[in-house]
Amino acid sequence: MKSNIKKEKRTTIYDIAREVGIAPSTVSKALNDLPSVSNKIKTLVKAKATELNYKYNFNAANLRSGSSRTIGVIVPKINVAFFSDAIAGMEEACFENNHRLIICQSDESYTKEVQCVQTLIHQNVDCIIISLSQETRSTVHLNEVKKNHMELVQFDRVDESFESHRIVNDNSQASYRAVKHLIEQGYKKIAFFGGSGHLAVYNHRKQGYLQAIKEADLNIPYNYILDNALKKETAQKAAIELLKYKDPPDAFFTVTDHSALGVLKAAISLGLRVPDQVGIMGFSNEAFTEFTFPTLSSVEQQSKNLGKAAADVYFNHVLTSGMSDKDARHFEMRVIESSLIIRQSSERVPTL
Amino acid sequence: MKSNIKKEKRTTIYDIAREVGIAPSTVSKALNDLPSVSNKIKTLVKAKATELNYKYNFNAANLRSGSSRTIGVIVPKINVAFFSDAIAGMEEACFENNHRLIICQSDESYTKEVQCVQTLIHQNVDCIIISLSQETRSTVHLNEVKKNHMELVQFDRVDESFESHRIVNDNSQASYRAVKHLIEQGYKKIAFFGGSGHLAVYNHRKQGYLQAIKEADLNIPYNYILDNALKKETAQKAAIELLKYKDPPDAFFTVTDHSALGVLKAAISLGLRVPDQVGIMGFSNEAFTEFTFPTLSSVEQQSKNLGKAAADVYFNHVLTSGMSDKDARHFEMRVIESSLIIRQSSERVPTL
DNA sequence: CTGAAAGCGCTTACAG
DNA sequence: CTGAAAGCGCTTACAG
Repeated sequence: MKSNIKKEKRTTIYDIAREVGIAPSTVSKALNDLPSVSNKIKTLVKAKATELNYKYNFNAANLRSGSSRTIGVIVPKINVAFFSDAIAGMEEACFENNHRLIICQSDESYTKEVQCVQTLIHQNVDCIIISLSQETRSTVHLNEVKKNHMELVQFDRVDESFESHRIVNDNSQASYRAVKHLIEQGYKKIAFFGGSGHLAVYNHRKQGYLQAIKEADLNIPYNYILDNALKKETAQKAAIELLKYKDPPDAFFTVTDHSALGVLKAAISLGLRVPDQVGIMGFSNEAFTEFTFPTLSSVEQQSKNLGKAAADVYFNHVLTSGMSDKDARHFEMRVIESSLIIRQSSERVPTL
Repeated sequence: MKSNIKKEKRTTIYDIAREVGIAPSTVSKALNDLPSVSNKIKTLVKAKATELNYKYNFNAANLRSGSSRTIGVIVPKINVAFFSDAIAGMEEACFENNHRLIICQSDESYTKEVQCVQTLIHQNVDCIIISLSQETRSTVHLNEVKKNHMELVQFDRVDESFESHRIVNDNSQASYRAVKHLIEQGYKKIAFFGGSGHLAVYNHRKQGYLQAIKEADLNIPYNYILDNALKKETAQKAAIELLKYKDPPDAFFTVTDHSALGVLKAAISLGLRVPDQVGIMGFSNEAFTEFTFPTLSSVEQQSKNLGKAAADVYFNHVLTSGMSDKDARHFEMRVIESSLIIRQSSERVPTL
């Protein structure tokens, strides 16, 4: 006798049907609140369900109906404020629409991103929302999603050449305004620390910088403009070099806050006063920007709204419109406006 | 003619069976690498599966087998370094054991935590790993997990009165060592900023503080010891009050880094030099502790290991031992050792 | 080592 | 408004 405590079977709609004295199909309809069932029966069924501790079996329902009522999201890092806030927005939308959200992180690795896609396909999610990893240069894995008849929404770090719904920030506009702000504060020699060229987000931020510079007709030496300076350490090194240069910048616009932090450390280490001698403006409004001394100016990306918008593309546009024929379908393209957060690092007291 | 592009059916094991010329049950076994199938057939089946773009259907398999090969984790906040690192550890363990991980966040709300539990039960996960929200004072919802025959592992913020596996930090020991470090640096009037008393983690951290104080035979006024000062703002206010007190503390041990940050701001705002006049030591080693000026000392909790250990309790202990009869079963209780990270805020140059 | 058959717990046309 | 019946795509004893 290996075990006499046999795992009692879970309650099914058949148990409820038997107890209430109706057909299982009617129980199913009652539990799903279909209009074709009388309220009397609905009440009866629901009461009995609670009484018997009935738990809806998603696996069975999904297998039968072919839909999982589940969205999968793939982000590079869940512990980056921008992404975790975006996820919070998606969760909100999912909750409102009675869907579930499965979160995967690619850890900025292409290989892991491909694995995430496979996992979500296996889970049979209805829709995949993705923000690409730094490493990702090919989007063949996204074709897999289409092949499996799942909806695809790209957000933030998107591949513009891959056709799908896209939700992004107004990167170029935001950067333009950020640099304009620096110019208004009297900075004239503004350096730019960007990201790798294959990601559209960083390209757009660079465009915004260049536009502002051009409009103000500023003279910027070529070596002020740097790509691939996303990380604190890289930025710090690069900033030190520039600041020691015979003709040093008087301000930095960086496409991440980590990069801005590196610049701040560089300035402090050289005994330069921020914002008097060096102005700094980052991007993303990470939590730590409030904690540094001086505090760091940055761009707030409305990440939660952006996440909600991404999920809502699925709920409002795709789900409601029904199974439109894919070929003729148009893809949603939404831009979420960001705003400048001016803190100490870029605000000069009007003495200069 | 509503749509002539009919959604082609997905490939099933029946399709593979037909093409290879064997029985569906054999295909299933081949795909699952069961030893009872010849290598020749396995090779054939797998090749055909790839060729037909076959995707394993979890819903069907789970429905049939009764197991979902899925673990659900509930954390208060995914964007807190401690939790996101712990999740990374769980993901690693899940990947090694061919399981999936579903992440839910309670957002520090009891109501949402209950919802998360319901969601995961509906998803039919095999095991729930949970760290309780700040608000949680009752654990009736955890009984639901047991009722549904799912394994339960508590980690970090655990309810010690609820029987389950538990993985925690050496909170008391770590705090003891942290305070001892402050004492060795010559601080004599060490204040304590704690959390709410109903959570065991914070109680243990307080115990460690008290023990170190007692051993060193320090005289601490009662008002140096504060509960419910987890947040930056609360801590900042409280610290200002204490530092203006006729007999002010010369150091603070706080149970979170946010609290430590509040103290740092308070000290700076009063023109006090850290660490010369005021020593500060936090807890959790949040990313921003490196970014402040001066940098903050803290306790590193090995969060990734802790997360991995939590998942491994399920894989090694529960899964391997089979369906042991629940009543006689013992619960795992593991303690992960943390280490001190000494930074500028607590290290006095030996001049005092 | 291979296969025939039953069944996991739902949903969904269809009939009444 | 209610119900009978088929089927979603697997797995798992069981027989050979």
